[in-house]
Amino acid sequence: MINRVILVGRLAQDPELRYTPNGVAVTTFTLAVNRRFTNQQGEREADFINIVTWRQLAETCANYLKKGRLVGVDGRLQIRSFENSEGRRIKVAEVVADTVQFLEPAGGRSGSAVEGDPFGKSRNEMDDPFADDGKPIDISDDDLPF
Amino acid sequence: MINRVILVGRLAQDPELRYTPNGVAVTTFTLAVNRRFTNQQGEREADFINIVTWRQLAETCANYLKKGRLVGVDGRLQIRSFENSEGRRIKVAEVVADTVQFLEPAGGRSGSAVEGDPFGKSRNEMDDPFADDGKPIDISDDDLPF
Amino acid sequence: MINRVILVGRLAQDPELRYTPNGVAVTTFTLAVNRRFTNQQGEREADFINIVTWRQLAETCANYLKKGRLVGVDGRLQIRSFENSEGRRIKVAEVVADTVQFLEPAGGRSGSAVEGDPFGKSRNEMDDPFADDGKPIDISDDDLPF
Amino acid sequence: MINRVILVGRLAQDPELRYTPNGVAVTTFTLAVNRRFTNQQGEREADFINIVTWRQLAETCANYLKKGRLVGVDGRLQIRSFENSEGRRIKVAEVVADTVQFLEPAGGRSGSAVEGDPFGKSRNEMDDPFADDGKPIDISDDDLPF
DNA sequence: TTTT
DNA sequence: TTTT
Repeated sequence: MINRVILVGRLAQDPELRYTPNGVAVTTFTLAVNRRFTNQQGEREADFINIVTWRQLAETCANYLKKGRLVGVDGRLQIRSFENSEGRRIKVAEVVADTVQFLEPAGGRSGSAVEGDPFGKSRNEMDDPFADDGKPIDISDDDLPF
Repeated sequence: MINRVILVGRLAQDPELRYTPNGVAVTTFTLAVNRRFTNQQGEREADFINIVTWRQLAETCANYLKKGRLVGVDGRLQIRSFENSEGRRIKVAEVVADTVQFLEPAGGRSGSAVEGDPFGKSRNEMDDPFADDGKPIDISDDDLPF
Repeated sequence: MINRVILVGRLAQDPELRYTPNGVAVTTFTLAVNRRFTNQQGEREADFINIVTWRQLAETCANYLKKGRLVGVDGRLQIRSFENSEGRRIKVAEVVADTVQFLEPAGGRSGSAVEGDPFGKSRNEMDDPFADDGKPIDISDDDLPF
Repeated sequence: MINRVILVGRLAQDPELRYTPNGVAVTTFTLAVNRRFTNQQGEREADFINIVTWRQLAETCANYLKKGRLVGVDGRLQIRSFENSEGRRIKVAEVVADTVQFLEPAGGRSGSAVEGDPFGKSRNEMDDPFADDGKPIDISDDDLPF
């Protein structure tokens, strides 16, 4: 059935890479997506949405994404249900990403770079999924889930 | 920021209509959305996703939707956080619908069947948002959230 | 980059199956998607949107879809540019489907079946992508485009 | 019926603002959306997609967007049919935007850089929809179409 | 006709 | 050119 989620937001923390017992890479991160409308107190709240990526996409996200980075996510909404340590049935919603689009060059808009360069000249070009001209690329997961 | 969710699935139970202290209608229901892939046991699982509708859309959903009915939902993903009766911080994901499309005429898949009909039975033909020719209509919420 | 289109509508005509010189199946059809709002004349217009499916998905669509059938489409928007027989540069928009969800059992809602069965008992169960219980299934194209 | 398009891409030229006879603002621009896959020649092609915005959203897009700027668009796909000057029936596809998200601060990716800055230059800081911290904002059109 |  |  149709189940499609598209989000643009910023990583709320650094991504976390883990491996399943079979050695499959899984990277998770939380995306902060600002709401369009302000609440009664006039504040703009955000939704903090769990994102899950698998395999090659997981590796790339773990390698190049950082807290604060702006990304687009195209995936599907999944409700995972498990038992916590106290034996309670817990349900978590997460978006399993098919594609993650990096919307900012590594180093970020303000970056850690010296001399006012907003895009971090000091980044490692070899490892960076952004080309020299800093244009965003897409990475994608066409693998079957397991 | 971009936050868009599109789902097609079946109501897992009848919708529930409530009113806020200010008298605003809210209807909630759970949508069962079958996954595309089967799990390791070869079963096709479903995600049970909470849907929230407001105002006029809430009234219409409460009036015309029933357990088992097939609908399309276009909305945004929201993570609501609250404290439960035990003082625990609970987070629930829900899709706040902008549009709900009825994909089956009232009376359901089994049409005008008499017994064992999971839908219909007591519906009021006069109030039915489906025209005589049974074509699906859209209902929508253009109201600002509050 | 993110490019995602989700539609629900009815086939405006029967689908057309063709093969590329390399023998790859391509099925095209036009989807009539009714607009939410009526125009100044109070009529509800529709957008007639070209859909393209490839390979296995193309075969299945050609085999089971018919004019009038309700489907959901999840894909990407593509602008194809070509020269027509008069040497004019023509641009056509089409949605390349990743997934097509059949929202009605074969035979259609009113079907050709006798005795008020809205779902066409006379259909060929072997060939029908719908299970006995008439529940819609998804078909999908995970192949790389060529 | 469900008709939803979500795109992220760059403006192929500066936006164009016009007014209907009734004085309603309409801004159009072409979005270049790079495809995920390269063609047989190994080149990454792009789809050039027409975007239409109305009213307040039109004004804001005309004021703050420029050729080359990265934006997200959330809207619906529309096929408009008209007769050209030669009396031919022409069909154009366009995405009518509900929301446009600016994904780069005015001044562009090169920030406050002096020379060779492809963006910014003459922008008016007072009018800029980006806050001091350069975080993207959403603008939206909740008006009924006419 | 086109963006990076 | 079109669906219900």
